[in-house]
Amino acid sequence: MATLKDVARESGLTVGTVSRVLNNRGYISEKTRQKVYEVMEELNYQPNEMARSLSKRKSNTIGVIVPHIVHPYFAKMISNLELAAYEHKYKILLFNSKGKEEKEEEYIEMCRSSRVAGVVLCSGNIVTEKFKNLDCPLITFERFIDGGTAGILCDNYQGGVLAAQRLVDGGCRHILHIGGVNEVRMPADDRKTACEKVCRENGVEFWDVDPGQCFYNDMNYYQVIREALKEHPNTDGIFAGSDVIAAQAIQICHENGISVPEQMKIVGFDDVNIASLTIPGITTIRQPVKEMAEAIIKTLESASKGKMVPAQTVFPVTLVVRGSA
Amino acid sequence: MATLKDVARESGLTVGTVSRVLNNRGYISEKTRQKVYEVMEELNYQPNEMARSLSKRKSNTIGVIVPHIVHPYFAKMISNLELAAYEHKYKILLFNSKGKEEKEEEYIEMCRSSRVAGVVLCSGNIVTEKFKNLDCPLITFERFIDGGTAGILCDNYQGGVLAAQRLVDGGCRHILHIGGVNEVRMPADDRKTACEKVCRENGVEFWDVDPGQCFYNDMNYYQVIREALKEHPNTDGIFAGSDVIAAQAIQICHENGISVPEQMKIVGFDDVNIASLTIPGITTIRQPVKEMAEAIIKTLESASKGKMVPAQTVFPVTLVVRGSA
DNA sequence: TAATATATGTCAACCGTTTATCATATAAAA
DNA sequence: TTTTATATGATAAACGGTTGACATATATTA
Repeated sequence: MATLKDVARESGLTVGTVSRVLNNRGYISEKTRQKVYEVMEELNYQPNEMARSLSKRKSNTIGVIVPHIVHPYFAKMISNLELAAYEHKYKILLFNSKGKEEKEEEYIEMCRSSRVAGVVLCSGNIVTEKFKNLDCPLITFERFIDGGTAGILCDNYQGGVLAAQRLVDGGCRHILHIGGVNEVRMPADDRKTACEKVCRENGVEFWDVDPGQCFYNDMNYYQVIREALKEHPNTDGIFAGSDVIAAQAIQICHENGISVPEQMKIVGFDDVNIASLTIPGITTIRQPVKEMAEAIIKTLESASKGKMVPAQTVFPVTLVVRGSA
Repeated sequence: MATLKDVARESGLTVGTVSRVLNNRGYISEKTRQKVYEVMEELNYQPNEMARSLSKRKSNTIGVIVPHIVHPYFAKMISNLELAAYEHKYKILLFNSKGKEEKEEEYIEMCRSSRVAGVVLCSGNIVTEKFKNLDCPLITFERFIDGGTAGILCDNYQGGVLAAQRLVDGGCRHILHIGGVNEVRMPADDRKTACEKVCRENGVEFWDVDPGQCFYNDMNYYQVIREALKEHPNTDGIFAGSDVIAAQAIQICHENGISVPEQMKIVGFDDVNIASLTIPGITTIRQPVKEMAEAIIKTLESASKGKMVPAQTVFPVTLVVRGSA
């Protein structure tokens, strides 16, 4: 493959001059610039990013580590991250940690090795020390990381309030909350707190179930939902931790002859594609994923330039009404 | 960040020796090896991949260019590609072309710039020349690329046969095929061909509709499906180009008071998560995505080592029966 | 005319590795 | 004892760029 030297030789210029053209440095005449571009085209030259990054001591690559790729929320986030990254001239290195601490650590090390400009992480674990010597910004979303540079999340508490309010307003008296995640303390816990509070204030019964490893277990929540409904048979409202859970809850209601939303109201979370593919559609709490993704990339870029960035950025959520509640 | 030199100095060895340890070259005593590992740990050393790749003139990065990330089929493929890549010590650079030719070309150039070990592409376009000077293997899946090194796909024809057979066996007499893609000639066309043939052989009426830009238009096929059903009101069997289309078809049947599968049988394609989230579940043609992803990475690796690889690898599909047909 | 802005050249160090060559020293095998 | 295998050092070029210092030449402006 052609190198800078080849371009220089072919255009009768020096590497210095060609490099100047490439990096818009110093004085360059329009004629020379044209000539260089011409030769580059002719030789099908593409600058070697490795050499460039090595020399400049910084890459334009961002490491994205998520616990799940297929899950529609993460797929949506990844898609928006890719777009935002593209607009900021970054490339995305994608890693699937499956929520395993070892893989997370390994991927963090791979990011270090690749000298990424920053890491975007949604971690299932809180291994603060491991991130201490990550010499680039670490932006997290929807999870807490003590050692992180900044965190972007949605207003989970408000989401819980909106969901609970919707259920209560619809007449529910026995609400079941099915969390979407199963680990230690994380932002999503606020949804439960909020939901519980609204229930209490309205004299509505509140239950909570922990779906355990369902998230990683191929997103199979059926068993958990069935058991929860068996244990709390008078449930008339479900606040699901994700639209996937909500979809499965709708199925289970259907198989049990419980009509949604008449006998059972269901509110999901995220507002991903699947929310509009079920019958009835899922009334859900919408996360502004696009805006969050943009904030993540912008924060990362600012931080990588040494600028001060807010430790936390919280985005508002909205209730999207469909048929399920 | 610590460099090889730092490790060498700190361990009282030379860079040559340390490099030998790192790359398992030449003679190294166990004692020295331990010492080096120890110091690396101590200094939190991670080899600079850019320098490494530059020196070795090859990277361990693979560029993956897809037209859609959120679409469950691609999300599934990306997830499996990431896993297979990981197992082969590769990293994934992810790009979303949105099916736009300009973006595809730009991403290809970015891959060249990054000196990727290979490119995995699902292209909406057939711009042969653009790939001519891509000096690394180009593996495509589910699309034709003349200039490509190799193509991995599923047996679309067989899929069409299985789907049509299922519908015909179920008693359908008027079958509608809704393609999942809208571009020029591509492998998925074989599904239609096969379906049409089976219909003809069984004296069953066959129609076909082209969903146009629905795929990129947020996967919104509703309008197309509604119009198709209006135009062909006696349709009693639908062969959808993807499970997403099938899910939407189920919704439309529901809103029109057409019961599935009693009055309308629907067969999808892909067998992604959503196929089991609808009511009824989607009877579909399963693509062995995991195996295909592994084949893609293996083929890429072989090709990058200069080995001869099959120009095409076709994977068998299977019928997965759920409730919709 | 002198000063300055513009445009390019020359040269070399540097980024952090890999790898090859040659030298040297010790330990094990012939 | 000589040969050979093992283990490391010293040195330097190469990978493909970036960047800075300095020189030089022309064009423009004061």
